[in-house]
Amino acid sequence: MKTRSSKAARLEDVAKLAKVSTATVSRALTLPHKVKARTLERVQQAARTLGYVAHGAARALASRRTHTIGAVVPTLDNAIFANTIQALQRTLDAAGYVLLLASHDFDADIEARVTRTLIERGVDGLVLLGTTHHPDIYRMLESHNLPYVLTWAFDESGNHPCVGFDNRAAGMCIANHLLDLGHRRFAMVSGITAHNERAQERLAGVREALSAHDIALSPGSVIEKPYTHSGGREGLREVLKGNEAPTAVICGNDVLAIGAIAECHAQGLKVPDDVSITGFDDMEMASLISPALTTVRFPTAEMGVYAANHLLARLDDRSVELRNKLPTELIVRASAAAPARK
Amino acid sequence: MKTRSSKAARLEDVAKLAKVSTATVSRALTLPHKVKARTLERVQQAARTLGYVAHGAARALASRRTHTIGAVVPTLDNAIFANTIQALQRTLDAAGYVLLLASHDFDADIEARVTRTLIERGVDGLVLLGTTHHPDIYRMLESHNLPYVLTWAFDESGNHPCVGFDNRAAGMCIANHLLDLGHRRFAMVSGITAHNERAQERLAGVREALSAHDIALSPGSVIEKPYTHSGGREGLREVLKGNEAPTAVICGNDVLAIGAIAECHAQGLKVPDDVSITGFDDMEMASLISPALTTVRFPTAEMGVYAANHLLARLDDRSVELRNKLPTELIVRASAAAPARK
DNA sequence: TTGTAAGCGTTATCAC
DNA sequence: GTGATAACGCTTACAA
Repeated sequence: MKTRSSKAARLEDVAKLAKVSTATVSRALTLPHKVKARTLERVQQAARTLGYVAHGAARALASRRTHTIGAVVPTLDNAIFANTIQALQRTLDAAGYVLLLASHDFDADIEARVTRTLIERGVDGLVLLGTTHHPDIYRMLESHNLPYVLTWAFDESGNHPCVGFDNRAAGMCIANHLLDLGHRRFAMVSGITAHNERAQERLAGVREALSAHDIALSPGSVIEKPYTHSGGREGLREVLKGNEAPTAVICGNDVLAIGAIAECHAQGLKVPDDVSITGFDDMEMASLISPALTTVRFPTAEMGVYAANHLLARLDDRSVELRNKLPTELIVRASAAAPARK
Repeated sequence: MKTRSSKAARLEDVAKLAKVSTATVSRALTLPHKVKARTLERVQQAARTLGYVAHGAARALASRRTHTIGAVVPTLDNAIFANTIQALQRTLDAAGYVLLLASHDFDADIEARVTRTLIERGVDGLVLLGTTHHPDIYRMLESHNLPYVLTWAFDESGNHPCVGFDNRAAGMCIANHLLDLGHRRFAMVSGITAHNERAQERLAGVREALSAHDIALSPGSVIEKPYTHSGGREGLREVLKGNEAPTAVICGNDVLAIGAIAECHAQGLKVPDDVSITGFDDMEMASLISPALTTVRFPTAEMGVYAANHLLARLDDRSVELRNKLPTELIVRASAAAPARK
């Protein structure tokens, strides 16, 4: 019972069994309404008995369509982009498309390489993350005339179709909230800003809001850490080292915030009474874990749906909006007024 | 500057420019050592100036290889499988392969459909999650003679190549740990067991260990919830409703455990003094968040590497191990002896 | 409504 | 080492 490698059935085999031409089989399978009901049935029957599965490469070569969308993300190590990818995949699947996924660990060269690989694989469209990309990438997109959309990005220049949030505004929002509560001594446990414009923008937004109140973040009060719990713990420890302890610590995202809170507990600091911890809720989990955590929420899943629909619309030659700024939301879970001391 | 759609260059164009045949270009690009150094250079130069990118479908059609691996997971909504997928993708990328990803939301029919789609797209190999699959899936795998590997699964029968852990043993392990501490009144907040053998096995393992001590989980003390924080909160609430409150609650995974702990806090219950919470650390985060949480750790990333290498080896016609049971580890963070009362 | 046949852009098998 | 040329399995005018 082992040697049953009777070669996968081809269109021709189905045609023979159904006693029609290959053209008819092809039509029956892709445009069922274009063939007579009786022949359609014969073809379907034949396909079923042979266990026929179309050969995608041949189909793609002939039709110049792969029904495949590529997505390139920095990482999947954590759940940050998982929501978006999941929503993307679902929406594409419903439209008969398939997702080709690649990641690059925040390395611009790797990103260019894997993107090229996806294009080579013939993706009909491409989802990229952020606006900052290797020039080769934009060059390839143009020369192949490939539909694409940038996610987790809002391109100010208006040159690229994109869907995302305004991370800078989110940063300002959270800083202003803390300023309103009376805080004046700030620190930030930021994500690694290198090749990550989202982290950069959040930090920039915080700085901008603070500087409007003549407050500057000293070098020692901005610590960059990877988006991990231990990053958050270490970050908080380092931020507290300075001679003037901050009353408010802004964390680059929720994973960092959770780590920071854990470290506070470990050090016997009460949150938010001794120190206020806030963050950006990439993973939509911070708020559930710590009811004391005020965050900015990003509609990450909606973004995946938008991105998919944008691409699908362009593949159908429907005209579509090129820019979508999704709304973010400040979720105030607990207010900690700045301590009166000093 | 807008109309530059000068059609992507083909192999023939490169050949013309380099004044060689298409055959030579093909060789130069895929088997560089098979052509003279001088021609190689001419070809590469020509390819570069034309911005040549190979046509994957044509290549696949001719070579019967797509250099693509498919993976079908239940969901990406949470980070549970993200580690594995990330490790898988990295390992494949290093070997020149690309990842085609699909999810099915724990629906067996959808799973069969998307798997079929991946096969149709010509994947060279397939990564499936778990052992329980639609018969059509196994049928297609066989008729296409397609290399595959089951992950997050350990197939007792030995019929399928697989890499995973023994979830039942993990369940027994955690239950025995609690029994050792003197607990006698148990409850479990399990994941949804339908079409999820991992959740089933964990529950079964717990039941088995308990029954060895003549303890049975009453219907009301096993609550199934989706792997979300709110699932954990609700689960704990329901589990406490019974007339005899449990001293130990075992959670189906870390997300549930975190939710359960949050609910304990909300209800003023101290963990682990009033009630002991334990779980399975799918996402490797529980322990960091709550130092009071004893868990079983699964090497999820290693699993992705194993799965990828297994497939790669088979594609190279190297013989490989078919079964890998990865070690799990009980991480005891805090011990809560069962309360003496009653 | 169905059939015929010409591609689609590579790779692979031969000769040379 | 290199060049013709026949596949590869399907779609799609165009004809019938």
